Amino acid sequence: MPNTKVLPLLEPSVDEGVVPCCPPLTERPFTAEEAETAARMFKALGDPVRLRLFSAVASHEGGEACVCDISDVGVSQPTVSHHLKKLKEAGLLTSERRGTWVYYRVTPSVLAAMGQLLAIR
Amino acid sequence: MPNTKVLPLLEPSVDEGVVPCCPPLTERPFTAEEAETAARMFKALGDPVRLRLFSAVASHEGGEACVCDISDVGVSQPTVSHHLKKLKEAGLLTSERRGTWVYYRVTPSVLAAMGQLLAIR
DNA sequence: GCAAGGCATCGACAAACGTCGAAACAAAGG
DNA sequence: CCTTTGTTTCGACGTTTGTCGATGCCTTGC
Repeated sequence: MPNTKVLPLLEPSVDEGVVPCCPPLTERPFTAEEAETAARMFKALGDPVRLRLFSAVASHEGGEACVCDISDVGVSQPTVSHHLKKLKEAGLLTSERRGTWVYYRVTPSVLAAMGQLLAIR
Repeated sequence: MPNTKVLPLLEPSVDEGVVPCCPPLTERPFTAEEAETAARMFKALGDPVRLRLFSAVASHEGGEACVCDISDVGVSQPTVSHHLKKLKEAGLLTSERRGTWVYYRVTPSVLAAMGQLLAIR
């Protein structure tokens, strides 16, 4: 029986110390502030290149990817860098330099927050 | 024990005859086409006003709302209409005129599709 | 120290976007 | 009909966005 598994994103240990952000989209009309916050996240994923980059990081083994691993998305290298910065500013990714390379990973709470918007619980 | 409930959005009866769209964001890197499709959805929700409108429709009793019910989002009425059109074009909402009023509702498959992007299953 | 490679920043530009007021359209009621 | 009310379309505007090439900044390896 598929679909009986709970979102692995909402493990109790995961959603502590992080943005409660917003109620489910379908629970009640968002306030202006809630909308401002959540829209920032959606907006960051609202560009095809950024979505590919995010997906590439999120699906990469070890949970992290160096820029060189994911730069093959059809735009120039400065543009890749620009989009990664946007994703960082939106709180979706974090980055860390290790030697020559810079590694990006998905901010732990982010997938849980997205799940929360979708009426889970 | 909370969080043991499965996404009500993925009931077997719901996701039939509709866009399979994309795999979970975390499963593998999105292709250009998948990213194009999914980004359109995220982009539509990436504006605070649109997100409030969508949330207002999604949370409204009966699953639908007339424009007059949700127009109080701080922008002019033409702007509201413009955003509703964008949400329609993105496939997130549908509309139907009944007499004087126009009613909007969330496209049935949309929440399921969004759930699918979040690594469910 | 110096060259090379990985990545970020800068400056520029066209395209897309959000917003509004004015006007048009549609339905209902006198 | 003509008016009223709800909604969409149009035209215009300033702002934001995505993109690039050129340049600069780290780190490593000679």
